[in-house]
Amino acid sequence: MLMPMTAGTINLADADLRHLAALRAVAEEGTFGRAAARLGFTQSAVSQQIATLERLVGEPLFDRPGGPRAVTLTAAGRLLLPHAVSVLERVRAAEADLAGLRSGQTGTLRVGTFQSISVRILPDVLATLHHDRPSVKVLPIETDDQTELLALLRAGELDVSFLVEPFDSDGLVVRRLCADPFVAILPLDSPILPPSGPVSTSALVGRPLISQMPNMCQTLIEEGLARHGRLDISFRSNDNSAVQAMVRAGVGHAVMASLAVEHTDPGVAIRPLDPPLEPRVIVLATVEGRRLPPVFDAFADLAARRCAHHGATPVPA
Amino acid sequence: MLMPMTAGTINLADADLRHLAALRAVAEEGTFGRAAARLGFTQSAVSQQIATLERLVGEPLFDRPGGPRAVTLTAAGRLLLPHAVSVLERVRAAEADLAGLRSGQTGTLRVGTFQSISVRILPDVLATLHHDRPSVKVLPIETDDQTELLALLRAGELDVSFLVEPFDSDGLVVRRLCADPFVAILPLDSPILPPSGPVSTSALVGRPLISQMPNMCQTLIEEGLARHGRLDISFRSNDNSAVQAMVRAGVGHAVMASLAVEHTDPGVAIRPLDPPLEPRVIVLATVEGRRLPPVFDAFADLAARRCAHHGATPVPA
DNA sequence: AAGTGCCCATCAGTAAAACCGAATATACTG
DNA sequence: CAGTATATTCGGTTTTACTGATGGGCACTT
Repeated sequence: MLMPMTAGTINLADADLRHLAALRAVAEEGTFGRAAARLGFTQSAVSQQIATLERLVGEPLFDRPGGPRAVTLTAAGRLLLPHAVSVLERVRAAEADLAGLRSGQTGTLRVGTFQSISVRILPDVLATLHHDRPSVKVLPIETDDQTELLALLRAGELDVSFLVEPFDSDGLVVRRLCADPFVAILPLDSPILPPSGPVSTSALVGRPLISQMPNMCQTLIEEGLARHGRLDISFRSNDNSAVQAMVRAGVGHAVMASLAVEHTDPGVAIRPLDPPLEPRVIVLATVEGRRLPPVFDAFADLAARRCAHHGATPVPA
Repeated sequence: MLMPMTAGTINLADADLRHLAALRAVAEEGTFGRAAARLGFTQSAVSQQIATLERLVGEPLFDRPGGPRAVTLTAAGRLLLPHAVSVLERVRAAEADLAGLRSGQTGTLRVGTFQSISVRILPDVLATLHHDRPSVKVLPIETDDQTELLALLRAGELDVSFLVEPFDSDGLVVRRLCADPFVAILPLDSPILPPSGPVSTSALVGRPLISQMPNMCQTLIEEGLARHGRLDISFRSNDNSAVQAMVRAGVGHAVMASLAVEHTDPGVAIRPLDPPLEPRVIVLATVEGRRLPPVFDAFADLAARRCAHHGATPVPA
């Protein structure tokens, strides 16, 4: 039907990357034929690609002098060319990025975490990962509110999260990492500290306890201890090392997850409980069916190994 | 037939800008349906666009949780998105540039020029043009070798060139600007300088003359003068003002195109010749059939007016 | 002046792709 | 269990893209 072509509207958004590649090839080669050879098309195809692009732009991009002379860019062509080249380069960059991601050599893993993991587990995992795959990024998101971690995970803001059982695992894939026992932290001069071996759980209850703000773990601890008597919480802090410092200062006793404890602290005694509390089970959870960056497997393996090394008992399947 | 989809080769180069637009729209809207509404497609179309893009990339770009929940980007999608946005923005920029070019408000005009034009005509033209259309650029390419200007013009390196007739105008569109008369430049104490009025051409010939290196204009002058006797060229310089300075210093007489002369110089006398030489005709030439930036018309008009203002006689059609 | 080589545009036919509309599947909600 | 909101799939139509062949323009050669 051949519209009158009033140098009409510009409609570049409907273009195809191949059209831009044709523009570049023709501009660089000087003839449609050589451009076609370079692109692996027939000359006819390239002619039509350029024609399409010119229709989208609304005016000629090349002057065709006719005969065996090379075509030259019009002003519009000269204007468009650098944009086209930039776009094509950007697409190449995207392809390279995707290839890197696919090979697991690059990519970002968004990990939900909480205090004890951030302090005892992650640094080591991250260091190893960074050593093995320098362009992989891990983005830890830390909060002690486990419901928030779950929400972020389900909303797709996290790829994976460390969690403590129990929680609603519906629609999640859960990998158990370790059972992390609860241990007693005592001042060195505590009257209930035996020369060696475990501390009596019932002796501990009734004494002033240093605890944390209620969260997942804290609930487990306090419910466990409450079976041995009424609790006397003398102080609460949300920082693990602060709790430990309180004990060191003799403010009271504490019960903490082993992974949360700084075991090298010489100012406190760290003992198992007798009878022990049910240990907390630390897991790695992902959303079922969700596509994960290839780094994930390496990350999960490292995390599991690191948990085991930390002396926490492995968990029964 | 559903290929096994081995997360195969990446083939983004075959993508379409609409696919990238769909990626962005879905990522921003959270659902295929709203993205479709925004893009003016059916939901089905967007679904297929994304599917195509995923086939090109070789893996899913979105996690579809199913049900009324929003889709989320996979790692690959998150990686690709910024590239896609950048590409789309770049295309928008190209469209804006093209629109500006079309309206004549922007663009670059590559102009071939030579000394007298560069000095007497272009500054004024460029100033006016810059005042009227600030984003228009004029790129002057200056050489006194007219054959080079012609070659550049025909090769598409120039959009337009000032030229002096005669030249091979085959395949060119020529617009005559003015007839620029040749005038005599004399020392104030020259014995052949009449109290007023023109200088005798034959009196001039035989006296020492200051001339320029042979070029188009110089050929015209010397051929014209040679009809009145044998020439005595005492000095050659390629710089117009240098020639004028020589005359001022009394080294000799000169004949120059009026446009090349600095008329405000009080140290020399500037007179017509009697009989006059055939004036040189200054023209603006473009390549026939070549697409020109819209600024061209304004530029040509300004140049013509400027030539007329300069006192050069207009040329017969 | 005719011949040759290189060049682009166009055409016809075919293959592919995009798109729409309708039907289907899935998951949450009341 | 129906109802809503979502994405996918399917069939059919329209659009687009490509190939191979044809034609015409221009320059250079003979």
